[in-house]
Amino acid sequence: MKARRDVFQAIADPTRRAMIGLLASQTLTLNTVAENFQMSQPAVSKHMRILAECGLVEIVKLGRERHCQARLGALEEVARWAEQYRLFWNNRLDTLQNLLKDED
Amino acid sequence: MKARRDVFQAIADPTRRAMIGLLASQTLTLNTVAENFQMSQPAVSKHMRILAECGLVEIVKLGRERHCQARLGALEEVARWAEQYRLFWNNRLDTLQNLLKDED
DNA sequence: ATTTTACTTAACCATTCGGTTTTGTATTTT
DNA sequence: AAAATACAAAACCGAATGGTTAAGTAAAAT
Repeated sequence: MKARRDVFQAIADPTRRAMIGLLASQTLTLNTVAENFQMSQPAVSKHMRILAECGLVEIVKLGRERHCQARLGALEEVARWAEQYRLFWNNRLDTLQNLLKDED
Repeated sequence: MKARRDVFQAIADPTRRAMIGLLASQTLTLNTVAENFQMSQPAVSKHMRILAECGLVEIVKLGRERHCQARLGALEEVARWAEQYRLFWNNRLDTLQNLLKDED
């Protein structure tokens, strides 16, 4: 098993982002998740494993079923990273606008 | 050229995230950027092109130099996506805590 | 005019990725 | 006990990724 997956890499794939969307509001079995995508069950299984490896999903074994539940706290790292630069960027734009306004 | 790069995929690579960090506060030439990474200049060039292709960086040709300036507005898509689920998740946790509190 | 600089392009390479099909294995259902 | 279900594991595949070196090109410095 790969030590510790990177959440940024995990969400790079659109299929995995869709899976997060699906699981955000409800816990689903692997099979049910698979029904929502037009790919084989092993493919879905692999994606889910990647999401689990970076803590975005917890897979709970119940009998022969795997119940997948979102653990979206791991998205905080992404949210903070992106927000940090977005704010920084907006401030720069504001400063620029003020400079232009002062020139009048 | 690849039609329209995905910003999620662009920031999946740690090197590219570091480049964004570098360029956030200052415009730098490709060469200067390259000095900050222990990889060949063509490698840096490739990374920068990917960042440019998804709008995170603008490359301005000045003579023989390429001036790279961040355009971090493109991060808004990421920030909103992550923030949306992070908030959703926090609300769920709050609701859970309230339920537990009500049980006392 | 020549050389140096700052790059791009091209060719190549190993590894990873995202998918497949096939096979195996518990767990339920019948 | 037998069959069906819900998955995992393995083997495989083509394409993309992230890197390299080598060669080419345009601009600047000498």
